Amino acid sequence: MQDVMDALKALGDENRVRILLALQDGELCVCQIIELLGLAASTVSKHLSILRSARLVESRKDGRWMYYQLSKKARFPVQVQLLRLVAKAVHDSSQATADRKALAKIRKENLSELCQKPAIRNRK
Amino acid sequence: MQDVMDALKALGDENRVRILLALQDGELCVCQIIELLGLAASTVSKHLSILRSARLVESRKDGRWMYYQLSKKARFPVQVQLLRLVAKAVHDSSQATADRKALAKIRKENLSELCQKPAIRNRK
DNA sequence: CCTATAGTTCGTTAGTTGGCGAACTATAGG
DNA sequence: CCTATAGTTCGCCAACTAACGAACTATAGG
Repeated sequence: MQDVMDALKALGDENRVRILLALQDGELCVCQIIELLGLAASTVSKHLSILRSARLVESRKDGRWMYYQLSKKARFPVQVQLLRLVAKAVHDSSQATADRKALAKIRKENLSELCQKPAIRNRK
Repeated sequence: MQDVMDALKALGDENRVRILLALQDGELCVCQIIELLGLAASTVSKHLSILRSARLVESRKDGRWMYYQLSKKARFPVQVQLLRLVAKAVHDSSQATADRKALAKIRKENLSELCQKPAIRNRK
């Protein structure tokens, strides 16, 4: 029961659901997620670690960048099914629609440039 | 999106999930739920109101007793599907199994006697 | 009516959560 | 090596939550 509860608690935050929806079209670098949500890097990192311990996402490191993706289908069936259901249910909401639009733009941008956006990391 | 988030937040508490599982075999009086969870009446009442505003349960009053049941199938599809998925996923957990056993006993007891159990309402 | 009682609401408290910035870790690239 | 930078961890704070008991509401039954 605990593993299911972990997944449900992880899904109980709107920003985490938004991250999961964003990952549906493929993996994302942390800085892309930061840009999408408009939150501090530390906050996003925390959300991602919660999603990971709930086995909803997996990560891989590539040099300086950290990529996150949805958990591979076969391994954690409950988590995958939960996400599928939620994704379908919120698909037409204004938030989800706006995020899809913003994300399309973000995916086209150059990663190094995106990461260096001053808005993202609180640099002077 | 908000309605889905409400349901997910409601499902993020183990005691509320236990209530929903208990209701799968039919409606229950509040005092039966109190007995099952072993929590204060006010706490259980709060959980039930959260489940109700998330449209996961419905209630009906019968004299002095208040009965709760799962939301009728057709009306709130996401909520119903979520619950079905969760129920299946936790079905064999020790908590769910123990609850089913305890509930079978509770359902057999006399309602008036059950409600008056000293353990349940904090009476001297 | 009056009392007992089923359940809800209210007020309080302890613990949790989400957010931030600062400090830290690790890698890329001069 | 040294510096810049992507991401995580840490420490803090405000807001929220689950729990309780007390007070309240409403109904059953004398």
